[in-house]
Amino acid sequence: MTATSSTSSPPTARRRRKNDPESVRADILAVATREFSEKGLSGARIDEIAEKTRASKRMIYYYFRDKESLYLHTLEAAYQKVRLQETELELDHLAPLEALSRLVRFTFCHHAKNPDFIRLVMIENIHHGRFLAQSELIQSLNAGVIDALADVYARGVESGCFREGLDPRELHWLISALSFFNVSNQHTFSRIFDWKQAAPENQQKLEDHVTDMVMRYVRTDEALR
Amino acid sequence: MTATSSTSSPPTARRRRKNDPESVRADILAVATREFSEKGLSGARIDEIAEKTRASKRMIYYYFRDKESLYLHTLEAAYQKVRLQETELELDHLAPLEALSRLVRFTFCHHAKNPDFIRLVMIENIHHGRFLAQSELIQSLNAGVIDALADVYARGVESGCFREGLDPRELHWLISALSFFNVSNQHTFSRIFDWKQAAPENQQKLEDHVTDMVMRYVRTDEALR
DNA sequence: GACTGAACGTACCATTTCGTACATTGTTAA
DNA sequence: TTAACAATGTACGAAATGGTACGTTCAGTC
Repeated sequence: MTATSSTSSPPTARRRRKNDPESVRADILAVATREFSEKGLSGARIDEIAEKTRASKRMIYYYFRDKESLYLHTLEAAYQKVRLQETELELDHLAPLEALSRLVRFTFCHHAKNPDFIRLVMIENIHHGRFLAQSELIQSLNAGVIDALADVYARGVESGCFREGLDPRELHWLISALSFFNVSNQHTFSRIFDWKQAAPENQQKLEDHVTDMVMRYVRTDEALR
Repeated sequence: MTATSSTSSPPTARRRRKNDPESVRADILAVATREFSEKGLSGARIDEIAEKTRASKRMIYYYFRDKESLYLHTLEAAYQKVRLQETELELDHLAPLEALSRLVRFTFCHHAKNPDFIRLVMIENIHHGRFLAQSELIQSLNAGVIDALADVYARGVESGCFREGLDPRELHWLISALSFFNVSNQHTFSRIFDWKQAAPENQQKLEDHVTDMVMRYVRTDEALR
């Protein structure tokens, strides 16, 4: 999350000391992430977070002022972590069809591997995005996502394999929807339709469906081969 | 929600009476639906539900035992209401292409018009579908949805306008994903990408995208006209 | 070595919140 | 009419919960 890793690792630069505030802060944030993503803002308990932390309740208020502020920091940290992972993806050297297909698969898998993040976003939506609205940080983080997709799409249109007239933002919406739902509604969907959605073979099926669906939507008929 | 309508309407059959338990029950359920869908299971307050009801807190416990049981009844009532609305849709007399397109548009609009239901499902997923699992009622309600889609799909395959090999359940998953996300993530998506997703013209765009996307995915190339 | 501010522990307080005890009124069947 | 039971109002209890007062220890500075 921050500079020093999770446990009481040796302080980066200066001489060692017993107090390790950065590590304490990071530890609180890690525990808070688990608790909030599991139980929501109102469901999570400060006392329980305190218990699961190496620190005490006093420290939570010392570093994060109050419960809502802690929640906001949790949300910001989650977005930061996720957007950081997304920069790993390098699409520039790939042909448009390959690049888009890869982008979709990456998004799908990425969401699947980060249920905590998805749940925090769900919870934030339950709160009408009220906390996200307070964060300039998160707003600024997300421009890049659309840019990468816009670039791939523009290249595809130019080379004739993607059809014209699509808005990258709306395209991103479609990809997000399919990838997000896979995590967000896994429990109800599995239970209602008696279908082990989380099973690897079904996850693979869904990933293929989603990718295929997006590709069919974007590419021209000529590109159908 | 139940037989008698919301306010103190005349009791259906027998002679009139001052006590109107069915109406009280329905009123509590209606208020609870608003409160739970707005604030979640842990966020909703029994005292607040009681205040907003014509009845008192005592009545809530009289009819619904405890908070979790009230929540479960709320969830069940929501599913019942929604599945009831869905039966309005009559697809049998339509050609497969028309029927599927109509089904998708209906699902999209239906979700958009029932945000309370969507939010309850989100909340239930936050709880890992733990309450839904307790309800035999909800399980039984949902078979029909897949059946209707399976029928349309089978007719489409037979008439050559739909390609073979798709699973109706997975198809339903894709349609649900796109329709659900439109409501569930409206707040965060709008805020992050500075896009008024709820605006009528954008809702229309998304409905068209979603419908078009599903149709392109299902139909054969020959059906492209 | 004394001083200062940051980092931290313990105990506690005020409210909130779920749930219930108890008393009362309405309704129906005999 | 009245016994019996369903429906409802009022007041309260006990635990949980967010937040704080107050005191102590650590680490760098003069």
